[in-house]
Amino acid sequence: MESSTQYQLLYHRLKKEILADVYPIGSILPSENDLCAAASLSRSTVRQALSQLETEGYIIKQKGKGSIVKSKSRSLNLLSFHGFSAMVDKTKISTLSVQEPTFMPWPEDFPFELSELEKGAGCIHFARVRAVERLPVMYELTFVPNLNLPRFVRQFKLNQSFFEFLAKEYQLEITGMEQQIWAVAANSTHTQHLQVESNTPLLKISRKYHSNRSHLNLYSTLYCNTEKYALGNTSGVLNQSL
Amino acid sequence: MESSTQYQLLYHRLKKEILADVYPIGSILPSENDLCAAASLSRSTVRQALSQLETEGYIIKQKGKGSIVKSKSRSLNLLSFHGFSAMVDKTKISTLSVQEPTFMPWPEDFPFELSELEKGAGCIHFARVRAVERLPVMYELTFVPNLNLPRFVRQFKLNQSFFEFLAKEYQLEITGMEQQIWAVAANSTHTQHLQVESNTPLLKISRKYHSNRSHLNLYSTLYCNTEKYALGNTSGVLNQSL
DNA sequence: AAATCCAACTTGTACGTACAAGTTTGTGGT
DNA sequence: ACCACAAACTTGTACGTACAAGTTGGATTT
Repeated sequence: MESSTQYQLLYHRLKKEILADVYPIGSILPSENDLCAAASLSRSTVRQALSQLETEGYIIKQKGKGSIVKSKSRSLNLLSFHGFSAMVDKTKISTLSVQEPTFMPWPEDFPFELSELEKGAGCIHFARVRAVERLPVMYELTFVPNLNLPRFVRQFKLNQSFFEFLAKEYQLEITGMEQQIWAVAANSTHTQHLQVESNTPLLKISRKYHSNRSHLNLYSTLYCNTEKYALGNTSGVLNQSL
Repeated sequence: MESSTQYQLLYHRLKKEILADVYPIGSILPSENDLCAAASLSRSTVRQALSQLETEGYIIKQKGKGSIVKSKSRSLNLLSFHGFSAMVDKTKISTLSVQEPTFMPWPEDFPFELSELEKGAGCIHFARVRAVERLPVMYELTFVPNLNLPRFVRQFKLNQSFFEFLAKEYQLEITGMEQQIWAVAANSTHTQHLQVESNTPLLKISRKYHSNRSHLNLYSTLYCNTEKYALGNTSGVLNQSL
């Protein structure tokens, strides 16, 4: 929002329009020359904006064809659930509420160090369980500092995408992440939510998300049952098309 | 090496020189104007090469200062071991040989699908255990298709970096990766190599590395004891300097 | 000796031109 | 109806100019 340069203004405008489905996933952006004419910019400037959208994973450029919308959010190579052969069908994923959003003090044994600002603000907490074909696979606890996020507790519904809600409601975008991963044995809380036997090996992931609003970080801890579905991701340049 | 365009030639040359310590980590590359003059190129073309080096994590550009060498290999946000507070001191990591490099057929229960080319070539296998302060934390099994990698079995030493060896010996660079992650219970093999009790929860990671040589992929499976040290990584844009 | 300031660097932004190379589409001939 | 080819797109590469903005270091001043 503080962007003053021409290519950043265009970059933000296009990103906003991709998010608002003006250009849905799979569609083609106006050609570089069209964008030049519409915004009265040189082609280099337009290409600079498109280049940023490309490196952040929003579009793919194809010579002779155009700029194809690829994703509605920056691809950060996050771990996500995969079946062993094919990706899990999104329609088969359901969400169960464990803890509706509520104000609370920060937990004592928090896995990341908090700034004074975050400590003072207190946190909003919610927890949910994700299931694939009725099988609980992930127990997720999320902690958000209570910093200028009005109406969050009332408006956020657990069955929607957390990141898309933040983007739409607060223009908050995740710009980076750090995480730590362990293998742990299931305790009584996990056996309850994930329907596994005690001491079942679980994947534990603690994440700190960085956002475009400085000093505002989001935190979450995941417990995953990987007996049936593994967590997977890809990173780097993929060989696209032929 | 098939790069024909001017900016790609410069990109490859600079990358090679960074790898060869002509420009060590922390040093500053020649200024854009110097590179222009030396290679008889326009500044746009030079900037295109530097831009690619920057997005791949080799350099960081700083306005008014120059292009600072940051890393000797593409940053792929791989998971690596961290202590809970600070990163583990590299001098405290030791490598134990479990299986010296040897030719063998591909395992029956291989976690990734292999191409006919890879199947026919057979594989080179080696295994090692990484220890932090004498404590074994990772048991790593690596499988490489026996495709035009002369002298690998004889020359590769288990206590050196696999990727740096491939880059130096074969100009092979890792361009991407896909991985799957599970939490599993330790079996007898793991208890032996990682010195843990049976059924201890372990992190299991199966990776397929993509390289700049098409159709040549590398495979490895890791078993990690996360009782003392977690696996961690960061991704996305980090707030650098001030 | 210390502080100030300015000149000489550096990269960043923005404009322009020209042509190469890949894709799509439609025209025209068979 | 089909095929071949060309025209009209698209993005990619490469050159050039000009000025803005951040950094550094030396000359000048205090």
